[in-house]
Amino acid sequence: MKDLREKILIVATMLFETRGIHASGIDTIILESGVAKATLYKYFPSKNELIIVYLKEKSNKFYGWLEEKLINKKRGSVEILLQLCDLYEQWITTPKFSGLPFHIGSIEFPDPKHPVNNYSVELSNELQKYLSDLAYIAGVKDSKTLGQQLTIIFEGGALIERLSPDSGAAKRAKKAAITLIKASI
Amino acid sequence: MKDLREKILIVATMLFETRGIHASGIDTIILESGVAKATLYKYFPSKNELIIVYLKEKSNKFYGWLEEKLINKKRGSVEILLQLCDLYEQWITTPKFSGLPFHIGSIEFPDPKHPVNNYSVELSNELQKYLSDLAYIAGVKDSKTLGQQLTIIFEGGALIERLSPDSGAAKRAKKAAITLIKASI
DNA sequence: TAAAATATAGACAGGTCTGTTCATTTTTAG
DNA sequence: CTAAAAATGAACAGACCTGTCTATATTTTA
Repeated sequence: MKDLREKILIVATMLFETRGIHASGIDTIILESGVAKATLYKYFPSKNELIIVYLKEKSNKFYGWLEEKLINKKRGSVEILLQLCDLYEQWITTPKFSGLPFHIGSIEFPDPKHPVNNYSVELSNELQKYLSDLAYIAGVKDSKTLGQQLTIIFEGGALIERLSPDSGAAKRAKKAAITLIKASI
Repeated sequence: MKDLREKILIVATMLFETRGIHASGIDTIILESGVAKATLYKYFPSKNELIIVYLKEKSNKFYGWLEEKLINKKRGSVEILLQLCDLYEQWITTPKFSGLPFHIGSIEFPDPKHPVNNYSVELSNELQKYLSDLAYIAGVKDSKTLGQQLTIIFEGGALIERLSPDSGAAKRAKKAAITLIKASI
């Protein structure tokens, strides 16, 4: 049953985000998802694999949501970047938002040789590239710089919004992003 | 000997930052620092205490360094904020820089009831207050907003600079901060 | 309905984890 | 030099870790 794989992943995601990755043991994951240990190891050959699939899944969900919401006719103008800021704020102020997964991955596995670290860095670079490309298409001159600056603000804002919600971090991050966008054209 | 306490703290700091906190066991810390387990538990009644002292120490070092470098006669004008941006870039591009400690604390201990999480959030809030106060004294109108925005950029920049050094994150974070400062006056 | 695939509980291995205890040795101080 | 304080090594408790393996039970497929 493919439902079991899905259920394991959902439970693991929840545990990773509420307790941390190292603090979520395999025994806890199978207990909470009501699945036998051999079943988990059938679908995910190791915990590292499970973590990486978790990171991948969350990333896919994010880009899927974003691509669906971004209005295509706005692409090519700076308006797409302003809409992006709106969507960013929406994403990180959703009550269920619990930080950027690849932050967890890169901090819990700081060893640059560890696969989870590698993949986390990859995801952060992917975000920078995504934002830079969007800026390039929007006609921004130094699109690489703006892309990375937006990444910095988005990641920093996500961090602080999670650390102290109701402090207005999301809204101010968005405002800062808009200021930078306008300064870049 | 008070040296032992110091040595334990130095080794713990190194291990926490290269391997992570959960991944650095007490046995490893005492082995690397050549100290008996009872000695560690004499100076630090629990691992949580050791972690919190580590966070506190790093924070003190940062503010100490900053206060020493900031030129007092510039306080009261916006110039102090520009100098701050320079120092920020210096701080996070030092080769031994390995991320903001309270990021590790808040992500490895996501439970909002855990003392390490509490203290990490406290340190992030302290940074926001410090930057807001600096902006207020500099005469910025909405100093609270600018303070939090600088915090967002500094934390996000630190994160990405650590994740992908040589990507120019520190320099671009600094440039973004300057843009925001100039837009706020 | 029978054969094949899938899932189960549970034991097991070999570690690691935090924290305590204790007898012994080393260091410090008067 | 001696008495008190500090540090040591090592064992111990009880729990948790990832991953493997078995024998049994359930489900799917033909």
